[in-house]
Formats: sequence, C-alpha cells, structure tokens
Amino acid sequence: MDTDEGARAYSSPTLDADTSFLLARASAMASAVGNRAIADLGLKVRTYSVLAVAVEVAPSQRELAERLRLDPSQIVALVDELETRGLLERRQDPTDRRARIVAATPAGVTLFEQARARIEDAQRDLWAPHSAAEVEALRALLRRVAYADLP
Amino acid sequence: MDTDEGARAYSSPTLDADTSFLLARASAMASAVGNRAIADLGLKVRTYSVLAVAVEVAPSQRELAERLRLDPSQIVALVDELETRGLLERRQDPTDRRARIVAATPAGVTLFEQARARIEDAQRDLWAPHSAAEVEALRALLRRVAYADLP
DNA sequence: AGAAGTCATTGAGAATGTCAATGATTGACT
DNA sequence: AGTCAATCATTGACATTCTCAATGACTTCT
Repeated sequence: MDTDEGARAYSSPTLDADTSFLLARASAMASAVGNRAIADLGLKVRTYSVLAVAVEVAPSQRELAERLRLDPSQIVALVDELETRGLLERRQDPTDRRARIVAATPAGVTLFEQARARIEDAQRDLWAPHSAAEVEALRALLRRVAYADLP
Repeated sequence: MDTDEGARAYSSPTLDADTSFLLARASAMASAVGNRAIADLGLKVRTYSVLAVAVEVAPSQRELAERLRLDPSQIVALVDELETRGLLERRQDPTDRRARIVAATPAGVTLFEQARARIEDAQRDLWAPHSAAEVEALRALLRRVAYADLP
C-alpha cells in the first residue's frame, strides 16, 4: 500500500544478473521452505538428507560424508542425534571393524517417507509458476554444476 | 581409472531428484568458484556483494541489509572492513542524521570492476557446457524463486 | 512537547565449515 | 610373521555465518 513495495528485496543490477548470487538466494529460499515443511516432524533439511541416504544407501559414515559433502566430524553429531531418536542405527561393517554402517530403523524409514512427501509438496508450491519441463531442465543444469569436477 | 570413479560425489536417488538439494550444492559450488576468482583481490563473494551495492546503489546501511538479506549487524562489520581498506565510505544522509550512506570510493569502484570481470569469466567457465539461452532461462527461474514472497 | 518508531551499533548464542590429532584397525610390503 | 603407512570414527578447536535482543541517537506522529 506504500510507495515502494515491490522494490523491497531487490539487490543491484550486477548482482541481479549474477548467476551465483541468484543461485545463493534461491537456495536459501528453498531451504527455508523445506525446513518449514518438515519442522513439525522434528527434522531440518540437513537431518533429512542424512536420513535419506541412510534409508536409500546405508553406507559407512565416511561414504555418507562424501555423499553429502560434509566433514566426517559433522556426520558423527548428526548420526548421534538421529540414532538417539531411534531413527537410525550404527551397524558393524562385516568386512571392516573400523567402519560403521549407518542404516535407518523402521521408524526412520516411516519418518523419511512422511518428510519426503511434505518436501515434495512444498517444492511443488514453490516452483508452481513454472512448468514441470522447465523445472526438470533446471534440475539437469544444476546437476551438472553440482557434480562438476573442479580443479 | 578405478572401478567406481564417477560415483564419487553422488548422494542418493531421492536427493538427486530434489531441486532444493541440487540448488544448495550448485550454489556452494558457484560460491567456491567465485571466491577463488577474486581471492587475490582480497575479496570474497560476500564482500564483493557489499561493494557491488555500494557502487551501484549507495544506499543506507539498513537498505543495504535488505538488499543483501543480511542482518544489519553484519553490515556493520562488512562495511567496517571495506572502509578500513579505503574501498568505501560512510556518508551522512542529508535527510536523516541516524542513517549512514555507504558509497564506494574511486578505489572501490576500480576494484569492483576488476572483481566483476573475474567473476564473469569464472562463471562463463563454470556454465560453459550450457548455452547462453539455457543459462538465461535458469536465471529467470532463479530470480522468481529468489524474490518470491513467502507467507 | 511527548510517545513511539527507526537507525547503526554492540554483544551474545546457535549452526555450520574446516582442520588437526587420536586410537583402533586394515592393507601393503618384505 | 612383522613392520609401516593408510583409513575410519571420534574429539576438539577455531573461523564464519545467522539470528536475536538491547542500547543511544535521532526522527516522525500526534
């Protein structure tokens, strides 16, 4: 209702044309949306991602760190938390007694499915102004950059 | 040359199809590239963005915080640093003695132009596998989400 | 003139990223 | 067999970033 309402969040001409700046903002926005979507399940996108890999891959902590690009020391804390809540468990690796396999419990699988549904709903809303084809094209681009091998 | 070389950084089926997860990763990647591109100028993408707005807009600190979506308290520290280096200065707002206008010095403008050129070069390399039209379409999508008005 | 709001600033606390060091264990080499 | 280097999970420290509350100076509303 005021004079300058739409100009609220605009940055600057150069930044508004800067792909990585827009990427950072859109990413922060999407994270916030995701976090809100699963907050009442006691999850954040960070813990959700750990749960997802535990359910779908059940790798060692070291491999989990690689897949999520987190430091192994962060994995310790994240797995501690989810293990305390009975969502996943550390199993012995039968072939290597140093390694711990991170696997989801039945409760973890159930919660993951719920969280996934909510995240997908929330994202559908966020990307609603765009066609499914557009969003899939976006994902393809992001995948290349996300998995790019930089020197 | 090994058995599983390409699978190194892959996350999990669900996460690999999750737009916000891919967004977060691509954003981290692009930031790292940007930071490296301007590291020898003594800048990071964070300080670069402050410099950009100072050069192109020269707003008050409060407005700077809004444009960059940072807390005003962070702006204080960032402007302190760049002001100490002689790249910008705090001017009195002629219409409001509480406010400080953040404007770039000539040295700040020069450094910004250099940084901008490097960032653009680096990004061109990062997005090289994709056509200019594809990348512009990506930017349009990101802009909508970045500036989306969430409840 | 007085009340309420805004601006820059300081300071605190949580979350996150990065790195080094350790004990247990494994794999490679001899 | 036995030694040595590498790997794994863990702990701990430190820097960066985010978020929030409180303050003094100033402005705006009434």
